[in-house]
Amino acid sequence: MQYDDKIPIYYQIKNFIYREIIVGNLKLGEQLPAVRQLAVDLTVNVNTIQRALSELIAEKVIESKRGKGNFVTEDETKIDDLRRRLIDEYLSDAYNNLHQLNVSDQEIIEYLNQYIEDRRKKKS
Amino acid sequence: MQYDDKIPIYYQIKNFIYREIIVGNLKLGEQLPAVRQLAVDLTVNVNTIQRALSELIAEKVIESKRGKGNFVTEDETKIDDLRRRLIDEYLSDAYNNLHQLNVSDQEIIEYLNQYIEDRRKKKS
DNA sequence: TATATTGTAATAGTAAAGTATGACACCGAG
DNA sequence: CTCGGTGTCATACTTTACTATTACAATATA
Repeated sequence: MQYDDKIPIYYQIKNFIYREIIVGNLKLGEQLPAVRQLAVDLTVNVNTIQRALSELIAEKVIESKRGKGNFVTEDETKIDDLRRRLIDEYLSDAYNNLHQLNVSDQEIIEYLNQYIEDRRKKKS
Repeated sequence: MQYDDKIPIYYQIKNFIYREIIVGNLKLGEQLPAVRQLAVDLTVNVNTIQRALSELIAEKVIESKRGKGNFVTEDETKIDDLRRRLIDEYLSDAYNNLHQLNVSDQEIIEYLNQYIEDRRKKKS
């Protein structure tokens, strides 16, 4: 995993775990890799993993069981809501950024369609 | 101006100045407010302004004239390219983020249309 | 020429993020 | 009960961003 040096690593890891859950690489109730293992996998310090996890635990997306491990919540609704929230966040970020450049609603849609089409052509 | 505490302030200011130019609040060749004034306006330290400006100067978006002031480049093409680059960046960020949540191309377009429509209704 | 205004630079201090390391607490299996 | 794996916590150190402050350099103008 490569990190954006403009955003705190712990925050990027938090979002990475969100994705893993939403995409299903981590199932509901499933145990996460041990923190020391995650630290190795994600090439950061255990404390940085802990920093990300502590926020996820506070949000009850992850449940921590001392001596056993960290587990994804069983609450499906919570994850569905999370997915919705992230999608909305990404959309509004893009919308706001583009609008601040004086790109109209109409143009935003056009540009996006064009972007996706260009991407298809390049077959990336 | 309010800052996102997840992103360096100097970087947000740099992007703010990009926008001011692209939107036309700062015309080609126009003189920027003095660095000390910018610091007051943007409620940060002069050094932070300088940090943002030094990058813009390195990119030749801003030209610095010691003793006179900082000026927007006269190079219209440069600004057009910049606008294009930012738009593309915002689109690809959104696209990548959404794709990573397993949202398909089709759904991305649908969600965006829905987002914009919802926004219109709320009349915000 | 003197003064105000502009950009530039250096120093020092604070805070947050990240690393390295070691210690402690809990749990389950042998 | 002991041991290995788990999460948790604390301390110390480094780096980056930011602030505060001071000083210096170039320009325009009165």
